[in-house]
Amino acid sequence: MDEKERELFRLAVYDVVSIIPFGRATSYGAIAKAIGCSNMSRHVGQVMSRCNSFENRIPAHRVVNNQGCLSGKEAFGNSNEMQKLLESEGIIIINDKIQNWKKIFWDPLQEIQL
DNA sequence: GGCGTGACTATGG
DNA sequence: ACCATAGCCACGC
Repeated sequence: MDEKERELFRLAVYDVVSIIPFGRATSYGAIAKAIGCSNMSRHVGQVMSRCNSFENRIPAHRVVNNQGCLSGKEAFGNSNEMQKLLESEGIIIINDKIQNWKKIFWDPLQEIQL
C-alpha cells in the first residue's frame, strides 16, 4: 500500500463516519466493508485512533466494535468521554457495552443503497 | 524479511 | 455470556 492509497482509505473512513446519524453507531468491520475493504477492520480502528475527532469534527464516538463495546474509549482525552458523548445522544451503556445494540447499530451499506 | 502489535472478527467450547 | 484461538494486514523496529 503506497501513501496515496492510505490517504484514500483514511478519507473514505472519514466519509462514512461523518454520515452516521445522531443516536446511532456502527462497527469498524461494517465501515471497512462499506468502503470495499472487508478485511481491514483493524485499520479502520487505526485510522480512528489517529483521527483527532474533535478538531476534524468526526463523530468517532459512534464507532465501536462488532459487539457494541467501546473498545476505543481510551483514545479520548478522558476515558469517560466517549460514553458521555453517546449517552448525550440517548444511547445507554453498561460496562462499556451499548445496550440494545441491534437497534442502535447503523449499517452504512443499507444507507448507500437508498 | 522476521516478529510483535493493534479503537477487529468469526468461531468454538 | 465469557474466554481462547486463529485469521486478518499495515506499521514499526
